[in-house]
Amino acid sequence: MPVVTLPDGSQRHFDRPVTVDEVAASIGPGLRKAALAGRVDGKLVDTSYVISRDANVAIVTDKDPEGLEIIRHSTAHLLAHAVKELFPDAQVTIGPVIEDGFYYDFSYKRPFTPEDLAAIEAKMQELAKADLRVERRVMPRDEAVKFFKSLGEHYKAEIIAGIPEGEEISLYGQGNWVDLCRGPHVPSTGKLKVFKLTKLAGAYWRGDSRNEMLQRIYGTAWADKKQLDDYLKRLEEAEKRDHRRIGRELDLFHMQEEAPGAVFWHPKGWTVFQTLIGYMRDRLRQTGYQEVNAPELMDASLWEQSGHLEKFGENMFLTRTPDERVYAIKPMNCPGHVQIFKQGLRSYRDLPLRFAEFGKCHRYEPSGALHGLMRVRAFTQDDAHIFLTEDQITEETIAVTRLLLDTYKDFGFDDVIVKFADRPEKRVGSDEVWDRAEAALKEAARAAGIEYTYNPGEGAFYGPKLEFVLRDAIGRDWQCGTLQVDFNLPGRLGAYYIDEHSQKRTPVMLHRAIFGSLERFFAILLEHHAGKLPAWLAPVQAVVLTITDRQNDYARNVTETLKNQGFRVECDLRNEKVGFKIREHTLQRVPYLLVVGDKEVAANLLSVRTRGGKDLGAMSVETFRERLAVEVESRGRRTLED
RNA sequence: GCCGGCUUAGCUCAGCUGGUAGAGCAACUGAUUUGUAAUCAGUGGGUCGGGGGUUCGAUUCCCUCAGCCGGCACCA
Repeated sequence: MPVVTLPDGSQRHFDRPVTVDEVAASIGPGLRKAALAGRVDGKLVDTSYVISRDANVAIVTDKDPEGLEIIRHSTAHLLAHAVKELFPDAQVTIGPVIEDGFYYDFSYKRPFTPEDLAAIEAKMQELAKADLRVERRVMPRDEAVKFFKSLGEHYKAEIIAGIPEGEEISLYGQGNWVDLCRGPHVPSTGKLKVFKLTKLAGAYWRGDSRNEMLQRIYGTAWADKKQLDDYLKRLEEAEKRDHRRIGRELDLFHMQEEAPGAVFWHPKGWTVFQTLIGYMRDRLRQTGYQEVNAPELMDASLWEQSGHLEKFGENMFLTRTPDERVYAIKPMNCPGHVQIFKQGLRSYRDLPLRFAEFGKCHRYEPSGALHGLMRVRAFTQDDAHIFLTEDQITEETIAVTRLLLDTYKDFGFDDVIVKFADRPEKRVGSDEVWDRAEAALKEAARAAGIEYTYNPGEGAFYGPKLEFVLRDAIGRDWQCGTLQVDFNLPGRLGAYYIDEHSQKRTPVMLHRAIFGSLERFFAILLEHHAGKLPAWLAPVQAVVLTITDRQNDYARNVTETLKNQGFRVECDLRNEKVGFKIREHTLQRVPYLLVVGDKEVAANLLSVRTRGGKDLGAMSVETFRERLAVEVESRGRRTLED
């Protein structure tokens, strides 16, 4: 005699066990139709689930986030069903829900083609329209293994064999197709209406590159058409922000075949790049760092000593010189900085010693990993190594995290997530040393007031790290900054200082980067701002444009004046209509357009228009200069419009 | 590195089943002296990613290499 308590607190009494479906029906036919699943005492179940005892019950529909997940999960099943209909000897594997959609991995004798994809999607539509009932049943594990083997589904059988013996396995069937699944699922395929297959890709079985490659089909599914359209619009928006496209359109940089993964910086791009470095140099000066510069090319033995060659040798550029020596092009800066530390005798009084470098590093990244400026083979790190004693770690960590977060604010990133990455499988140093390093970093993070989540096994091979992740304007996350505690490399590379008792001691080293790779940070900035860099970063801050050639002298004068004040200003004297010039420079994302016609010349003024199309009216050159100076000084936290 | 796709003018892209290539924008030349997102007219421009093969003939079919794109794996 179950008593069902609904989310609004109301209760329903039944004189016999009831299904979720029946509960929904008892509330109303509309809800019954909308029901995708149930939540019984907090647990998600199918609508066919039988409630035989008193319970809290909620009906899950496509208005609930769980409902959408169930739709996606069931759509993944629908995909597998369609593939099996069209390609009976394809084998199914796994098909989870992911952000905005789902995928399903198959094993098949030949690759799926884009045409196959269209056919599969059509078959899915057909199966959805047929409104097949989705039925759940259970089976003992060993029986399930046999069952899937008999179907020729060896991957499924392998998955089930990995489930503890004696557990019951749930299977879901629709039409003549059955799959292993935990569920829950929608009650019938007719509930799946808005979906789209998006891409084909390869993926390794169980995510291990030593295993065979399966074929992955990605798809997206939504509760209604509008949500799908919004999603597609979001993809379009991301594409418009693509830094590779903006880089070309704004003439910032290019890459070419002869130098895969390396950047040719054009004048405008390099201007921004240098502005980033200039900004960081100011920061370093304020926070007690000293800039250094170490060789790009050093004997490979140094990298053997550090452990890099062993762990990353495959990913390093090596070069044999005519004198038969093998040199490595530096993939990172730390060993170089340790060499600088080692020159002369260091005293504990010198610590913490902070060496910073805008070091150009080269890494032979796997060809498939290259991606615009985001993943390159030649990049510049805003790297620093801080040599200190163990008991200075906390204080220094507080200072570093403050610098990191403050810097990000200057670039418009207020939303920063921190992750704690602990010891990886492949590492140097004893467990005892790792225990100390991890404990020290945790304590330091606590003292700095940082909340973090765990990223297990993702630390550097020489020490644990804090990872700083930025959230951009369209909600994407980018890992940029890092702070690593290293109890290993200084010792391996023979660094020591003299302590207060005249004893040799090995220092601890903090590795930290704020931008990470400047190339990558540049790309993130472009995408974050959709190319509309704030005035302090924009390669061209303003363009003076004339109406007719009667204003040429005045325009040239204004341009020179502003340039002499340190602003990046150009003038456009071309024999074109203002509308044309405005369009061009707006497309070039120039923050301010300064229009001069006869009126402005007569009154000694500028008419100021923003790239957003806002008319700020006429003002004197001096007024404009002052306001732009304030904007640049405040790093764009204030603009002329404010 | 692995799987799939792509590579045609500076850019974006057409080019059916093999018969040596087109458009728009850009560029260049000329006219126009113009008031807040495209003035008009004319002209030039391509070893169809590289190499090899099949064929009387290859941008088109096959092989191979490279790069790029989307994933996977990797990311000090």
